[in-house]
Amino acid sequence: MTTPKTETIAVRISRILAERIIAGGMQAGMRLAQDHIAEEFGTSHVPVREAFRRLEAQGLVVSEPRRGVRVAGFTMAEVKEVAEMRAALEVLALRHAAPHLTRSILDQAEEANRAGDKAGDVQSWEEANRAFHRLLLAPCGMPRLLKSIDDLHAASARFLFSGWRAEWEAPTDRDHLAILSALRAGDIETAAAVLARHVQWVGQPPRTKPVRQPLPRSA
Amino acid sequence: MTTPKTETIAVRISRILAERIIAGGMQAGMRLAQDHIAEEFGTSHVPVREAFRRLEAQGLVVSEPRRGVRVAGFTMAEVKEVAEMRAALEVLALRHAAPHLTRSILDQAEEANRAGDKAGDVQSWEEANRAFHRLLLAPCGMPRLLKSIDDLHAASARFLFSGWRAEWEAPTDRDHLAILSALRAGDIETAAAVLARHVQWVGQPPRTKPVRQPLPRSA
DNA sequence: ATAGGATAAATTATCTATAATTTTATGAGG
DNA sequence: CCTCATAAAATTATAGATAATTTATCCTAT
Repeated sequence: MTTPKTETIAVRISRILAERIIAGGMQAGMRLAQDHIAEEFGTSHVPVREAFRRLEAQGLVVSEPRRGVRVAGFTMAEVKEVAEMRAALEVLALRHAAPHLTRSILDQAEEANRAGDKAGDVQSWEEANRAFHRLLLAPCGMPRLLKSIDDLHAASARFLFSGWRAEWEAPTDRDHLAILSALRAGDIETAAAVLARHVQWVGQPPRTKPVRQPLPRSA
Repeated sequence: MTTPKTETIAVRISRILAERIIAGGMQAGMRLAQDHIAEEFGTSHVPVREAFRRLEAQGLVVSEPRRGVRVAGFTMAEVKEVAEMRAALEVLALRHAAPHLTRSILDQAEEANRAGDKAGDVQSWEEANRAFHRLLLAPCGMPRLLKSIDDLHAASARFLFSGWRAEWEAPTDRDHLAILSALRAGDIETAAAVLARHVQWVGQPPRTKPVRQPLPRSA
């Protein structure tokens, strides 16, 4: 993992805290005391405050003036909201990306899917899953949209980790394959529809019992 | 205009700069020097930096580590991107809001539309237009989605102001009325379709000549 | 027991100073 | 003229101090 040489302290703190929050190392509602974080990182509290502003922008923390910062909570409603937003935005991105998807990109995406299948833990799996989505969507060339999707994806990962930590399994990802097939066949509508359904799966209660049909297992 | 008593300096600076950027008082690409802004507001530069982080989150400025902050530019591609994202997200919000739209809300929205018709300048008009959209979408009860839409709306307002400043006219807003009619008739699909088309209008080149059919005039 | 007020402690927000980095200006050489 | 090196100036990022606000604790009265 290479850290850009120009990374400021504030950016570094923000990155590390984001990772920690997403991985579940910080409980929803937990207070983030700027002085304590500063002490942990061996810095002044001022870049910590700047890091907080960044985390807030990502939706990972909530703050009130003069009352501090807490790790953002999530309710089932929020999980569902994020899923819905992802479905809307990822479909939009896919539609714009589709004309630019090369065989090479699709092959890489397939490779990422394979990596997800082989993943030994939920973090590796999520990483492969994110790579898959990014590979397919990045060619849309819409930076603001991609940034929004990234933030939503981080939120999803957080939900996923918190819901799946105890019941992790590494399944074959049928939806990913279906999306790839459709894209290879030039059938963007099908790809978009499968993607939307697949992404919205994360809005399902995390502990839903498997139903009789194969549930999509990645978001 | 009441300013919350608890508004911090950083929030205030952020708000004022955002308003200034949106209104076109700061050109795209313009450098925002933290010390100069601090001097203008009579504060230290530290809350200015925090304000910058907030503005960045809103997409109104861009920053590079150690190289400062500039007012975000916009290309036609970005204008179009914002329009597309708005269409996707506002339609999503409207679908979720629709079951909660009361007659009172629809009446207020109609009143906002009327205010827009009477607006004497583009700022008043945009304010009424924003109120219209907010009234219809807020009942979706999805805070993250509404925040995203707000940021996109601010970006749209900025584009609008920069494109319309010299050719402002106060037209009747047929799309707003069509949306209201459809909603009153319980026809959510039509409302959503009109909304999407209407919102995407902002992706049109701002100086497009009026065509033979009435162009939607609000976004 | 509870409620209210006072005080202390903790925390947040901003200020000032300093260090680090980038940008600009200047001069020398080809 | 251009290029390069150096110095100076400007700017950004952070540290440590200070001021303001909130929270916690203690005491008194009912």
